[in-house]
Amino acid sequence: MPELPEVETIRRQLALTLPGRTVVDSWAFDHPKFTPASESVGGHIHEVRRRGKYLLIEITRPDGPHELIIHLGMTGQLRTEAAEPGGVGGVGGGPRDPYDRARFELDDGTVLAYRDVRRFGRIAWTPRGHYDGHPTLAALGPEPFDHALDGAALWAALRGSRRAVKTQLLSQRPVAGVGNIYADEALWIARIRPAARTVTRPQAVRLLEAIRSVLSAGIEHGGTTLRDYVDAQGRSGENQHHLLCYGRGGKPCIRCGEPLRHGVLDGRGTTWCRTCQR
DNA sequence: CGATTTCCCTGGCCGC
DNA sequence: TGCGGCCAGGGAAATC
Repeated sequence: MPELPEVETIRRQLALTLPGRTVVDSWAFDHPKFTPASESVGGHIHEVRRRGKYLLIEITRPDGPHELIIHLGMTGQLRTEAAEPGGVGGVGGGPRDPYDRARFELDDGTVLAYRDVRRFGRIAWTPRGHYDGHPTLAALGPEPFDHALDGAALWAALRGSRRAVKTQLLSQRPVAGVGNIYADEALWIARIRPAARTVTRPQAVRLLEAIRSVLSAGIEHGGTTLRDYVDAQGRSGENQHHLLCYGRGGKPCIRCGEPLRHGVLDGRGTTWCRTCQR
């Protein structure tokens, strides 16, 4: 599932090619989650940004500056396809892959293809910075690498709720961009029980360090590919080979040797060590 | 308002 | 080989 490291990997790649281009044509799967893609036609691309797991492509149209908001959900892929030598062009005809949900043709002939088998992702079009219709994005917590965020700030944010600490992380409110994989990894490294409803200040400090550590590693390794994730060039990530906890239920904890537990917490599969996460 | 529940989706996997 | 049943799970909407 694409989380911050996966989205950031794609963002960095798209930031090299999209700025300066104009969207000349588009096609979108006939569903409200994807049809806003067509609004971008005629727009000029300025910048490719990211907030949490949301990709924000700044596009100016004659009626003003906008953002094309793209969330990859569970199985979303965003890939650039080189211009075809013959100049076939024209994405208006429809998808090239049965699971394409949107396609954007740019003025240099390249095509940006959005593929999402399970349709958990979504595409939105909004005036720049206007997130009223997007509750999670509007209430998104600070970027994990924001210098203004420190252990004390995370502690304060977590103290505002009595929900399980992992559930709070997945809500995107204490900090943006952490999903199921990196949440399990960070909590294991910080030695915090995912179901804990309160954390101490030292624990919050450790947790933020752990979050930054696992997200950095994820970016360095080009993201985690368990099944669907590929980058903008269609390549798999390598971070799945560096996971210490997620997906290792029943296998010995690397720290203490006890078998890792696997269960369901607030509806999400969760792996943790009952011995060294307290 | 915050917490909780439901729903959206379909490929892959398991057991028979 | 075929098939029913179940699982994965981020986020939005509905409900409490």
